[in-house]
Amino acid sequence: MPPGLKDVAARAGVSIKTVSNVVNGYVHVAPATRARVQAAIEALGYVPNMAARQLRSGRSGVIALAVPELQSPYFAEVAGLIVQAAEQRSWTVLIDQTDGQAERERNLVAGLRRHAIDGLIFSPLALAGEELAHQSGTPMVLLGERVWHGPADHVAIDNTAAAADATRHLRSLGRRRIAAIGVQTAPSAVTAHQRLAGYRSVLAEAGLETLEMPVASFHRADGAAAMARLLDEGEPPDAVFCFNDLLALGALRTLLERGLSVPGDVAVIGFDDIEDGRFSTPTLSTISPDAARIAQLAVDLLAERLGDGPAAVGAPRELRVDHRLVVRESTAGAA
Amino acid sequence: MPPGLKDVAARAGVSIKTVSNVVNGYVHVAPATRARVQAAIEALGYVPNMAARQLRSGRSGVIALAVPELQSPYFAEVAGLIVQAAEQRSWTVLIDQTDGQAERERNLVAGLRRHAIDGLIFSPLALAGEELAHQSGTPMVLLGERVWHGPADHVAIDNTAAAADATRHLRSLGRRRIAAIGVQTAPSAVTAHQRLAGYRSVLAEAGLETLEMPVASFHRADGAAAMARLLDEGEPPDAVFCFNDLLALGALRTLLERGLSVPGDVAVIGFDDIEDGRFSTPTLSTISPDAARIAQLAVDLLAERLGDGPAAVGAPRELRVDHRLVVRESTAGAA
DNA sequence: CTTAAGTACTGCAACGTTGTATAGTCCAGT
DNA sequence: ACTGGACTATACAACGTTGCAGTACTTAAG
Repeated sequence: MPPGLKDVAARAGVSIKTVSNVVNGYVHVAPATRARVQAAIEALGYVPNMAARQLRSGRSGVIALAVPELQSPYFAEVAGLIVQAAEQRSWTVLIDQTDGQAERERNLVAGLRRHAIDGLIFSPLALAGEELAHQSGTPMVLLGERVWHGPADHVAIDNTAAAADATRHLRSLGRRRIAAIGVQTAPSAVTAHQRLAGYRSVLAEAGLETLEMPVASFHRADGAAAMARLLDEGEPPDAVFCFNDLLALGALRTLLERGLSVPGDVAVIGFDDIEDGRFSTPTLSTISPDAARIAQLAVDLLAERLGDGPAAVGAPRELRVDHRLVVRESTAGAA
Repeated sequence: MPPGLKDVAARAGVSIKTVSNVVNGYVHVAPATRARVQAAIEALGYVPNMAARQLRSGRSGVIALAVPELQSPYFAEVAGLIVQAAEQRSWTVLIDQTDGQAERERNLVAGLRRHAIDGLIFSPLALAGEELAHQSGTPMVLLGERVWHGPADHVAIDNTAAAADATRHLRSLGRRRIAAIGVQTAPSAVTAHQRLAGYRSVLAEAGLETLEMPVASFHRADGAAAMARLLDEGEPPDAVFCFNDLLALGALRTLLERGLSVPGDVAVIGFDDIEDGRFSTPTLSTISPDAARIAQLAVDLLAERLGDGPAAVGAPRELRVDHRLVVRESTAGAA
């Protein structure tokens, strides 16, 4: 029903291939012919059929972005930025939600969509290490974790150093009983492990006890529940490092609900710098990863792999992105 | 490079079509043959080429969801729910961010992606009324607004009634100086107009003055700025109805920053019931649209249009989805 | 005047898949 | 033994596009 090259060709009185040439900007087309073809295209409202193009070229112009969940503001932000970065290359982004399910993540790495996408930007949650190595031929860029030196490109901040920065900041306020909310034992929870390592290193250095609260996932409710446990069991902390901002906002809620003052009684710092934390009361201190740069680098890396240049086949690259400590009200006061 | 039916056929010693039949679950294939083909498929890691399928069938199995921005929690939530609903029909969802730019929205409605997608679920921001009528042949379901009785299906809550509910709730607390934050004058800002109408109707009924604050967009910063203006100019309100939760959270921030008590001095209610509002301090009263149902209905409606049934060609349908008032701390106390 | 190079355009094949048409085999019911 | 039907499998064409090869004409160079 929609017009194809054939219809345009008939209307303009030229061959199909000439229309194709016009559409693709081939140089050797007489201006008069070009104009006639253009007119026919406009008149019929011709739009190239991507399926046919892809069938011929093997390229779809679509890349997939796989994230655990869009509801999480950090991933929503990264997704938005990646869509923008991909747009510059006129790529379309297909967003896959894994919900952190290992099965889904495995499918993606195994190339479930191999024919539909040219490349994959993947923020793994349930998979780690060697499981990410089962490559499918589709270029893949990993996001967020430093992975065992695997076969894939990889963009991340230095989680451990950033966590250490956050913890050190709490120390610098004179706090001595510093808790961590966000511990996870699953071997695939690389983010949690790395941030925990940073936290531990600073406390060890200062000769302080650690106070580690596990969570099932990284949502507000988990942070609120963990904080409640922390307050119910034994001596309360005077500072909390939450492994992401959602946990921190949950913890904040519990603290305020119980009439504690933040940062007066307890200082709170998060991780990710989501917008919520800039408008909460108190506003939330946090580690701010350079999300725009992460998105840009991920797309650039994929572009290199997809290009015809020499970089298309080089060894996997690991790119480090900067982070910075953002001090806001939740840690601004004295003890 | 990846194997096709041809390769599987060669390995299994059958015709291409037989492999196709096995893949598509055609009944009349001998068990032995089927097994042999299956084995070959496993061995080669065959995956159907979607481009070729689409080229044959005209169907891509992909629907597009166009929203203003993923960063907004409400849209992120709806997007997540639509992805889930689409999954039940094994559809893939392509998410388009319009950033509220009219040009992009026009392109979508005009069928920019016509060959890549089977249908479109569209939450318009810059376009309204007749501009949405330029249909492209791709089935479209509109989200969120009651649109001029256009040619497209449409799922929405009753914005005006919901806004009236919110305003009436503030009235029921005995508040008399009730402001509205979120007014927009652009003719395409249908949401803002409808919510304003609901607000006005209740105040008119009660014989109270309206106090209307315009905003550029519906983000936290806009809410914070509008609230600041409200407090700086003349007599402050004792209640505020914000046209979405982000505005409300911004307003909340400004109020608390200035030492006002919520709801003591000023009661605040929002709209959308995003998760943030359940963990803010105070927690945020709001209008909760049944987002899961919106998502489900939108996908179902699209499925009907795409199916072969009689509903595929009927007149456009307008579906109303329920909403409810959720009272939380930000309006819970007495004046 | 011939040759070579460049320009303008066309035809054919192929990408991987599936619908239609077809052909052979086997069995049950006449 | 003969017909009709169900079962199993195959060949061919077509979806819309583009790479490649090729034709015909024009111009510049030798």
